[in-house]
Amino acid sequence: MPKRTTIQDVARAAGVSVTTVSRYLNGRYDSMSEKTREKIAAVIAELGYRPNALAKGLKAQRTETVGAIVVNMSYPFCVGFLRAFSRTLGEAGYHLMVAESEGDARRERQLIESFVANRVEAIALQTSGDNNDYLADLAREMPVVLVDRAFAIPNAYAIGTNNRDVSREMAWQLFDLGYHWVVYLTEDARGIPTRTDRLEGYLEACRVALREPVVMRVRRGDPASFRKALAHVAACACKARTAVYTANGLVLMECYRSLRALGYQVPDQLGIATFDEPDWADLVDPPLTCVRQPVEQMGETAGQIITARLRGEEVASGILVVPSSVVMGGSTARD
Amino acid sequence: MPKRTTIQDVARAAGVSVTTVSRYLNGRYDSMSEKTREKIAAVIAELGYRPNALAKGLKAQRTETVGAIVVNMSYPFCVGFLRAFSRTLGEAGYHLMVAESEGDARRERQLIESFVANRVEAIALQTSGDNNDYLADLAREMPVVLVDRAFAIPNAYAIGTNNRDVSREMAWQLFDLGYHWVVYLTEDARGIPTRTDRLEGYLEACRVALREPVVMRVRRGDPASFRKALAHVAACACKARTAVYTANGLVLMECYRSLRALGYQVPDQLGIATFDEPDWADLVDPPLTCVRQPVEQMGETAGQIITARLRGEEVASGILVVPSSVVMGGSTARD
DNA sequence: TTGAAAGCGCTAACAA
DNA sequence: TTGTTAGCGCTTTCAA
Repeated sequence: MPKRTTIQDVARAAGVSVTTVSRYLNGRYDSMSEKTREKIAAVIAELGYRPNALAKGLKAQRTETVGAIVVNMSYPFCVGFLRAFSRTLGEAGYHLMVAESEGDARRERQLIESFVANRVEAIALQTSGDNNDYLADLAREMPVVLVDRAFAIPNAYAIGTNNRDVSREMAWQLFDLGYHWVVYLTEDARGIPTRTDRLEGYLEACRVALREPVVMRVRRGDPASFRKALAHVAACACKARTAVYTANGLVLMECYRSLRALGYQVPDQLGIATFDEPDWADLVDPPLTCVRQPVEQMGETAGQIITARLRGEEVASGILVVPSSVVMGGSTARD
Repeated sequence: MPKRTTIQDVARAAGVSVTTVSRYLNGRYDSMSEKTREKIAAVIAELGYRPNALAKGLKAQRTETVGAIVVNMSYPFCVGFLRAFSRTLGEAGYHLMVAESEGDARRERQLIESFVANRVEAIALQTSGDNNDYLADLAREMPVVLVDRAFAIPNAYAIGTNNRDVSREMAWQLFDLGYHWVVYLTEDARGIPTRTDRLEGYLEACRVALREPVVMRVRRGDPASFRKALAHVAACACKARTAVYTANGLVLMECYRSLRALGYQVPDQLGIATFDEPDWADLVDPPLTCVRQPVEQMGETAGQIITARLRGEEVASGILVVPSSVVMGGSTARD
């Protein structure tokens, strides 16, 4: 690699001091002769000079970079969030560093540390919940936004949806449509608030509707667990009108493959509903009944909180709930 | 923000020099007393010291960061690429900065410049094709990988698929299955090699099969353009067995919505095929015939080229073609 | 209107 | 085994 052009080189070539070049770079033209300005502009263009943001950041203690950690960039939730977040930050002149934790707390911790080392000015993350102490420390030094995880960390912000309420609402509506059994398919929920909340919402609805809850635990990537769950669904469907309700779009996707092969009449023999709204929700036949999360709004809000804070504004910390809504599709219907 | 702990603070508290602390930080324990090491470790833990990667990067001329610019993070191609790319780089200890160009050449240029200012050590991008001169300059200074765009830029790498060949193959197979008309739906292809290649492949197949090409231009987000295209499809379908072949998964998605409403018998009255393999390809009924791109492999290869180069290895530049394959689904069938 | 010089936090000769 | 010191490229204070 050839040595890069520096501000020194520019100053020398333009016959001025580095101070003057620095002033030029930062747009402080007010006290600078027209001639000097033009000369510097010409030299910069000629030399193809690119300022070193590292040096600038080191000196100015500002990197104009924000870090985001998501579980997995391919999850629709994460993509939607990241896009809105990235756009909002970009408009305010910030760059985004993205990393994936895969839900692993140790990896998450490493990623946060590496972001801190790179002096990101703020962090947004889908945390596992096992780094809350560390995040509490961090939140005193920089804006920390918890996404999709409603942990109460002092000085931090949390943005999530009303998982429990909307999940209760969905289950309730399914019962109301005349489904006697609503079989809830979820991954292991322990320690993951979004999952426990959705599950609890379902259980609450069962309690209120005086129905027996049927919860099947599945593991993504483990077809056997789905087969077992669907066998249970089949048993229910024999006895009475039954609906499957999956805890998120990824569980639904794996479920849906097997489900179709079984040849149920949807929505009459079997209703299908899910948390999350996959982008193929209205492409399958019948279109899916689902819970639509305001993902873009979450990303935008996270970005707004951060840019406001970095502008020096006070923003009250706490947990922000952006409500989801139930979207009724043809995959469920009244008896 | 309170002033951050520096290596100086650590050195002072541990009663050693900054050099020793620096050695400790970089794992050069070989010539360091057990006692010193422990002392430093203790002080670092106590002070919650986090090294400043900016200062390190400034001095060492290495940031261990790589930049990626994609058109849109929500496109399946981009997500798939980014994940594999990010994973490969992460394993080699590099961070990733991600940005979206939305296909705009000016914005792309700005993003590249900002990456350069931040001293990323390499760049991978889906370029618009309008910054090739600039990229050629850049490629002399750092590894530059063109993704999904086969421009021949000296010293740069390009990773793409055999768009034209596999598109010809797809169209050919459709004719072979007994579809008399194969209507090709594409967005405006001008200046975008992937699109022109796919279109040309289709046209070649028509030539060889002695069929009249039917190309309909659509614009995503413009339902009217799709209605018009599908009206043409309907006209063809009246006369003879017809298939729709869309130039990418996003075009298919918009197309599919309207298509279903029209109530064709798929695959008999109408065949459906597409470039790209949406994640819902096997969830709809019948499952889609499509062109599967080796997206993960592209991301991995891009990552490998970059890490190899940054390790100091020579990697011959040029255009790398990772072949796609036609996946036959139930949405097309023999007469 | 311009410049000299100190220093941001770190690394790596070189010296001891 | 450890320390002194000269920068990396930039901003900014103070002086001219």
